[in-house]
Amino acid sequence: MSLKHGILGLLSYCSMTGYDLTKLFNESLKFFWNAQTSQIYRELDALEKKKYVTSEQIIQRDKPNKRVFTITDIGKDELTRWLDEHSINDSMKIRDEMAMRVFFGSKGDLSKLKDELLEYKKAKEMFLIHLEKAEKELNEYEQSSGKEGEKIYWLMSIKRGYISAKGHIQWAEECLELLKERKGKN
Amino acid sequence: MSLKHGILGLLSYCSMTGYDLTKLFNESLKFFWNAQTSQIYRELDALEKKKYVTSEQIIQRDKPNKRVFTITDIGKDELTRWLDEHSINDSMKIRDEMAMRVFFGSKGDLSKLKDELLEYKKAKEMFLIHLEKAEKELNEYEQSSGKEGEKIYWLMSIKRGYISAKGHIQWAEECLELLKERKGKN
DNA sequence: ATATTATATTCTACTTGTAGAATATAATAT
DNA sequence: ATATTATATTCTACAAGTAGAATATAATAT
Repeated sequence: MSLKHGILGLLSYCSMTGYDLTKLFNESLKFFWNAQTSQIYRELDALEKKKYVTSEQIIQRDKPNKRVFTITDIGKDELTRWLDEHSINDSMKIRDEMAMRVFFGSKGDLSKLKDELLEYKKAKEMFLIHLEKAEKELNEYEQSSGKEGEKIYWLMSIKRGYISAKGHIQWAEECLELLKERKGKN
Repeated sequence: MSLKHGILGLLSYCSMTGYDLTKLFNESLKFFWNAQTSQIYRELDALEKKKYVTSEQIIQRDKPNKRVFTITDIGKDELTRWLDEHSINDSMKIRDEMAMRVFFGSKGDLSKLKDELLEYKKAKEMFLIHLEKAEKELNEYEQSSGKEGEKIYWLMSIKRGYISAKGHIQWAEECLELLKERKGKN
């Protein structure tokens, strides 16, 4: 649904190879979007077919050759269109596997569920730490590059990450509290 | 990833038709999972091929005929296996379109973004109201049916819905506050 | 020499989700 | 009579995600 626009968005900052795009993706969008390397390259091919990007092969002597992708005007229009003509319904679509898992908690093993909740909480705490690091790097990057205009938006998405993760941590704690008394199965 | 297990879970409560399953889905799992009717029927066919469910045709005179689906022992095993042998990585996979949209906010129209955030906030408030209704119905249902053992788990997923939605509302408010001074484009 | 790391892209096979139209039957409401 | 609603399922076509293996080149480290 949105990986396409994520890629267009990153390319709107500057032209780059699939390899660099993947790295940048993993330092930024990865916080709220999942994608395999292969998916990114495949999407780049699809975007090129649609004339949203162009690519240019660069011959290198010291490293393998590479293809540099550049967003076109049509691609920029598509990015803007996606931002401006969006339906709120799409943003409301949720797929929350963890919620489904606890919903059917009675069908599984109680102690395993407790373990999972604890692990989940720890994973979210790790996520928070990564996010804090990203926020610091963002501040440094923002000062050295000409991207001051982006900062407020990047901060908004980081803020969203914080609120979600903290909420999930709180939720896991409350669940563990609820399950504290329970022992054995179901 | 999980619709399959959502269907197995619902069928583990009792056998039913695709039609009733869809209705039940829309009153329960819909709060944290999205699925088209056609997807549910397709998944039911797939589950039958895998012997996770069986189906029996019921001839009706007053209504169209129907197929009643029943979970098998293999299906119950699969549900339990999914619950007990799960990787935390899968639960950490996020796809948060709204976060991506604000991330690239500079590429769109500022006033449209503000409108969207307001609309988003309202939609989440509506979601909260639906969730409260579902919680009340759950309490009534729980007393009339023999499903007291499920209640704690259902509450845990409802609680998760509350925390997420409230977090998102707070986030939207903070974003609107941040954008308050800004006028015009970018 | 050998192994590892970084760079850079491609490939295959499969699963899942999106979106909504189409098809039917029969009861109920106007 | 006619329209609407509830019941019940099927179909098509496409888009996107999952998962990881495979292929290459060249620098650097041991």
